[in-house]
Amino acid sequence: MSEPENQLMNVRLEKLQRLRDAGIDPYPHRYDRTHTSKQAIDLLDQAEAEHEGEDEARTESVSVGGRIVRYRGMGRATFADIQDGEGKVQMLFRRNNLGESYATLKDLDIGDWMGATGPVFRTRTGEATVEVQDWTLLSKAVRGLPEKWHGLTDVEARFRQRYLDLIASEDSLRIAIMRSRAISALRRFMDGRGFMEVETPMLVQVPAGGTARPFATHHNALDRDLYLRIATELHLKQLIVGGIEKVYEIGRVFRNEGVDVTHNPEFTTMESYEAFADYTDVMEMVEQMVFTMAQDVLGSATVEFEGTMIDLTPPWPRLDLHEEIERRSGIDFLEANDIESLKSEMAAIGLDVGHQMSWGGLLDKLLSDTVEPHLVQPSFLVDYPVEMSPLAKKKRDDSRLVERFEGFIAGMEVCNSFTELNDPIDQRQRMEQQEQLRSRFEDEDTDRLDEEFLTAIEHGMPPTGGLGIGIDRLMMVFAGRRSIREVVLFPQLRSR
RNA sequence: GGGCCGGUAGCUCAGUCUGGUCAGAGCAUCGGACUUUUAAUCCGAGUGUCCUGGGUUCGAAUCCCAGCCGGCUCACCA
Repeated sequence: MSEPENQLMNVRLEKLQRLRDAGIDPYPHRYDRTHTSKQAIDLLDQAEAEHEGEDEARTESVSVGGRIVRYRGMGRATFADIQDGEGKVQMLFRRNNLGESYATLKDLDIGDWMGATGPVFRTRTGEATVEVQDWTLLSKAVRGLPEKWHGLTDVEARFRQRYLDLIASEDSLRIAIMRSRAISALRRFMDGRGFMEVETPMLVQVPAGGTARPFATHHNALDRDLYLRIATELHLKQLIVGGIEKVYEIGRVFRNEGVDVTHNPEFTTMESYEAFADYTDVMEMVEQMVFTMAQDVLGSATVEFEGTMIDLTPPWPRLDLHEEIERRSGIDFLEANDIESLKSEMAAIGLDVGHQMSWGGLLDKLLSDTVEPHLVQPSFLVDYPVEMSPLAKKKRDDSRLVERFEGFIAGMEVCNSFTELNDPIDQRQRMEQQEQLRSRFEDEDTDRLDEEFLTAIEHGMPPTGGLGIGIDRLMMVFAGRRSIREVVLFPQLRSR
């Protein structure tokens, strides 16, 4: 620790000792709070409404508690603002009211937690204020808070020491609360539709159900390599096989890939599977889900994202993937149906196709570069080529395509859904193709063959509509933030 | 991994181009004044591995080289 930092802490440690010497417990076990800051202020509003016209309305005595975030000593009177989970409220300490204990205030600092008791009144500048008759130290802080005006701007510190960010930035706290409420709303929505929430393993033997590089670990007692799951998909479908007809999981998945503004190595998804449904049913569910969540959490179906108003009201347009790609790039992927022709057509419009890639990999890049950025208002891209979608069921009338859609908002993919492939013979072939692709394109991720999953669906899986929705990205939309780190409390920082 | 930008007091930053009163400001801290302030105000004080290590120079926060850390961005990655 640097010398001045040490000095600042020593000053506080000395105050701590003085308080102890004066018989004050700086870390009491509990406090009887009667009102939050907001409740105290509301109480005054109410008192004023009841005694309209009278001067100096005063409430009954309340006890509030919180952290000192501002401190204005004025001789024989002192103002302090305390902040609790619902906001801030001002305290007025007067020597006339406090006697001996007024002098002890000098050993308090910004950052300390305190409780205060007294009536609420309004100062002449109009601020609801607790006129303190009695106060209690609740916790002495021995380190100081960030600068009061600019707050904490160092990005790394904001995320590594999120608690400081939450103290200093109302916006950060607001986003954290919003996320929690959104997930509650999501749960209510799913439960309301008769879905059952489950938990499936995070440690898996085969990291399947998506295309991603997994985190590897090792179980000592079993002497076995295990992976952190990259998706919840295959276990949830096994529950569909088991007869749980509507099932979902909200949970963390892990991908050992790049860290950037829209990617965190661990992120939260909600996957759901519904027997007897197909992807058109899921589309309807997704737009209702997002709309309902927005209404619940934001009180509105409209959010502002970087200056653009985004309207989440259903229905969202269904855009045919094949048509959209052709419209944006001029490329017809059903014609350019081999690697060389697709690659040359992409190169012709200036896309970088230098890396060795499969046909599906190329098409994915084409989609990301030419179509996705245009999908600012919520929309669904519908019907993907079979090569990109090893877990989706082929279209009824075109075996080159599968019944799959992805939902986009603000140019970001937020969900992915299929009519699930339940033909075990077809599924085995598709997984085998994925394994072949991986050996052929070493740089490229593919899905993996999971024998336990294949065994499960060989026992009979009903027609099923499945969904995976990226909660973090949806929260970015709700929060109007372009960085995933703004909506994850403790994001992974750039890898070393 | 590439490119660009950055790292100076606990926090927010100026100073670097043009080397030498450049170790600075505000907040915070400490002492003092003040009984309705709210970025309180006023008077006074202390505070540094100028990211690290080399180099150039009489002299480096400043210039050069290497490294570390961070941000943005491109690539990669659904």
